[in-house]
Amino acid sequence: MKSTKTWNQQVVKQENKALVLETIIANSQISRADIATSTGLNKGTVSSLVKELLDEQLINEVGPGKSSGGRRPVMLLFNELSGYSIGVDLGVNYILGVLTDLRGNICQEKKTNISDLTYEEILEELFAIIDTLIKSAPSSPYGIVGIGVGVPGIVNKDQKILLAPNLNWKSIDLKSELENKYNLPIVVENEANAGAYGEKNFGVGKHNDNIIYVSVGIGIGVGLILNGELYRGNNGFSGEFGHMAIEADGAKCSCGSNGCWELYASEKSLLFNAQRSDLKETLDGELSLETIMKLAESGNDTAQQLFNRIGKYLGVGINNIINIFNPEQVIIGNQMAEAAQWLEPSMMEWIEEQSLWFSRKDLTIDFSGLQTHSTALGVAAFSAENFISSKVFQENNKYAL
Amino acid sequence: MKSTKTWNQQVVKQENKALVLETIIANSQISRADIATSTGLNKGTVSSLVKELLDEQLINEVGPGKSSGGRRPVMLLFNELSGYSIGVDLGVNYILGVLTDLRGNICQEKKTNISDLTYEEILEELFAIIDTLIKSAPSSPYGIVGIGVGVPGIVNKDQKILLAPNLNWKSIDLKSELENKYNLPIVVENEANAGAYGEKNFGVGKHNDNIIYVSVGIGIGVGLILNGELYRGNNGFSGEFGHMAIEADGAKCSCGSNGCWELYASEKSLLFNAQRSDLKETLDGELSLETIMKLAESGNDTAQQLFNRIGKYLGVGINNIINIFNPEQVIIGNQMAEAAQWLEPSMMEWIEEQSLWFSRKDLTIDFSGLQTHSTALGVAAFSAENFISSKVFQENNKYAL
DNA sequence: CATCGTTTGTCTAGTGGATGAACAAAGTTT
DNA sequence: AAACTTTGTTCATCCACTAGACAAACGATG
Repeated sequence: MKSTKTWNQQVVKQENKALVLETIIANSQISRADIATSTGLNKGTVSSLVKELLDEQLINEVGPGKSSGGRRPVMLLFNELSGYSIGVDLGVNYILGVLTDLRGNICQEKKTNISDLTYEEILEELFAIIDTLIKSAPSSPYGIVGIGVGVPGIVNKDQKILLAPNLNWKSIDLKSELENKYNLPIVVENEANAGAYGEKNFGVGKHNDNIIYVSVGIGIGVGLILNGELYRGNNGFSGEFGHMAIEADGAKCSCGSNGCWELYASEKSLLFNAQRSDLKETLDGELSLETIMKLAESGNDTAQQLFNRIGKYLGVGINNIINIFNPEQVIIGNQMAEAAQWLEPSMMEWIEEQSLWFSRKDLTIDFSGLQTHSTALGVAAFSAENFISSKVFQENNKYAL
Repeated sequence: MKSTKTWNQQVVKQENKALVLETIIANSQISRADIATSTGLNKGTVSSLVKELLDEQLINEVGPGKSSGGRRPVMLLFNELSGYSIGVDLGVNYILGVLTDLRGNICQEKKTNISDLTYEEILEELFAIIDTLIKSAPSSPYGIVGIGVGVPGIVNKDQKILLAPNLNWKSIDLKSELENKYNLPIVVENEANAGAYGEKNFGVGKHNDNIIYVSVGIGIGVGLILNGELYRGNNGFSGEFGHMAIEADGAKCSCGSNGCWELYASEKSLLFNAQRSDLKETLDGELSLETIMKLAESGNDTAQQLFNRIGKYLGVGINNIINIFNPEQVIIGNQMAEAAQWLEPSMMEWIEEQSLWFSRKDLTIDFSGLQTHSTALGVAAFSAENFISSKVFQENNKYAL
C-alpha cells in the first residue's frame, strides 16, 4: 500500500533488468546461472536480460570461470569503463575535482586552492577544472555521463543554491549555468548530503542503511541516509544540524539563533578559541587547523586542550543525533576528521557517559576513511547512478530496423 | 535501482489491486470508469480487480450514480464495516481504548484511570478494556481484525518493550501476552510513533508527508513521518528527542545525560517548577496540569509564567527539529497540548526569532486536533492497515473447488 | 416515441514478459 | 569411454494487462 504508480509487464522487465545489473555490479564476477539462483529469476529470463545489457555495453563477458563439476560458466563483469563521471567538491577555500569510472574509482584528480574570489572568478576556476578532467578522460562508449557539484550551502529541491554563507552566495542557479556550458546531466547537491552518499557507496558506510554523516569543516553540516536512502526533507534542506541549539542561552550565532552547535564544535570554533589562547605567541606562522595539529603532535598542551574541547562538544551533538535517529553508524568527515586522534578520546568519553544504553547497541562511530574525498566521490556517484538508471529505465526502446 | 525483490505478474496484479482499493478508499464514491481514468489502468483490468474486491466484501456496490450524458455508473464504496480494529493508548496514569471501523471512525471508547499499579494489575485492566470493546463490536464479515497498543517507552523492532521508565517496566513482551490471549494480530508501538501515525491518518497531518509529532506528556517523545512513512531507526527506537541536550552543562537527567529537553519542556518540568513556586499556597488542591491550567485561566500570573517558560523551551527543541528535518509540519500532541493557548505565544515567539528563514517557509506548526486520541487511533490504524494489506497481498488464492 | 450520440461496464482476442522443461554444449568423475 | 553435472539457450505455456468491440443504459433531439 504505498506507490501510486500503475504496474505492467514493462515495469516488471525494467525492475528485473535493474536487479540483474545490480547483482553483476555487486559481485565482481558472476555467471548467468548464479544470477538466476541469487535473484530468484528464471534462467531464461536472466539470459535475455543479460543479452540486452551486453548490447548496451554496460557489462562484458570475460573468459570462462572455474567449473564446479560441470560445464564452465561464462563470467560477466560490470563494464565500469563504459563511461566516466565528474564530481566536484566546491569548498570554501578549495575546489577539488575528480574523474571517476562508473564504479567510483578515481581516474584523475585536480585541486585548486582559492580564497576570497567573486562568483565569476570561482566559476572560471570551476570550468577550468572540469575542462581539464573532461580532456583527461579516456575514450569510452558513453563518454562523460554527468557532472556533480557539492556546495557548502542550502540547496533546494530544484537544485538551486539558496544560500551559501561562507561563500557569500545567495540564490545561485549553478545547475543551469553548467547545463548551458556542457550540455550534460548536472547534479548540484549540498556538501554534507553528497559526503554521506560518498561514504555510503565507497567509504566506511558501505554496509549500513542508517547512516548519519557529520561534516565538520568551517561550519557543520549533516547528511542523513535513512533506510538506505538520502533524506532531503520537505524542500531539500534538511540536515542543518550546525544550527541545533546545544546551549539554549548560549552565544548568539550569525544565523540569529543562540548556542548553535557549530559555535562549539567546528573548525571556526577551534580557530576562535586558538586566537584567545597563548598559541599565537608559540606559533610564528598563521593559526590554522594544520598548524594547530602540528603543535598538538609536538606535545603542545594548549593545542591538545583545544582539540579536547572540540571533541567534547562534538560528543554533545552526536549524542543528540544518536538519541534522535538510532542510527547504525555515525561518520565524522571533512577537514576536522583529519584531527581524529586528538578528538576521539574526549568525544568518545562524553558519548559513552551520556548516551542511552539501548541506543549505543549496534552503533559504530567512525571517522571518514576517504580523507577529504567523500563529497567529490558522492556527487560523482550521483551522476553515475543517474546514468545507469536512465539506461535501464529508458522508454521502450523500439528497434528501428 | 532500489528493491532487491524479483518482479513477476503476480506482483503486478497485487500492486494494481492495492492501487484500486486505495483509490476507492480515498474517494468516498467512485465508478469503475473513474478508477480506470484516475489510475491509468485499463477498464477491463479495473473490472476484474473490482470483482475480486467485491467477493472479498472489502467494497460494496451502492446504487447508480448521476449520469454525465450516458449510462449511469455503478458507484463503489469502501466497506469500512467489514471489520473492526482496537487501539489502546496505555498511558502512565490512564488506559484509553477505542473500537474503530476500518476507516478509523470511533465506534466505542473506554477509559480507565490508573495509578501505581503492578504489571499484572495493569494487564488485568487492559484485558478488561479490550474484552469490553470486543463484546461491543457489531457483527461483521471479518470481525476484530487486530489489536494495537501504544506504550510510553522504548519498543524494539520485534515489538518488545525494552524500557518504560514511567511505568517501571523493563523487557516486557506484551505482544506475545496479547497474542496468546486473543489469538489476533497484535501491534505494540511506541506512543509517539503511534500518535504521529494517528495525526497523519486522521488529524491535522492528513495532507503532509514530512511530519514531526511531538508528544509532550510526563516525558517527551517524538514520532517521525518522513517521506510519508513512519521512520523507526535501526532497531526501532528513534525519536528519543526527550533526551536531546539543549543545555550541554545543564541539570543531570535520570537517563545519565545532562540538560535533556524533557527536563525543561515536559509536564514533569511544569510540575517541578510549580512545586518551587508560590502556587502551592494559592492552590489548596493537588498540583497538576489541570489545576495549573485552571489557575492560568483565572488570571494567576505565576501559573501563566510557568506555561510561558515551558513554551519557550518547547520552542528551543522544536527549533532544533525544524533545522534538522525541514519538515512540512510540526504537531504538538498529548496532554500538554491541552494548554495550547498558554504555550503558543512564548513558543512561537522563540521559534520566529530563532529559526532560519528558509526552514520556516512552507512550515506549519499545529497543536493536535484529535485531543488525546492520537495514539489510540494510530495503533488502531496500524492494525486496520495490516489487515487490508494482508487481504490484498495474500498468497495466490487457489480456488479449491 | 424513435433515433442518435454518450457513457459504462463486460468480453474476447492479442501482446509482452516470466516460467518450466527439454536440450545441447562443455565440463568432471569413475 | 560412460555417466553424471553444470551452464546457457530455446520453445511452448501461462498469466496479467491492453485494445477494441459490443451491449446496456441514459440523455438529448426532433
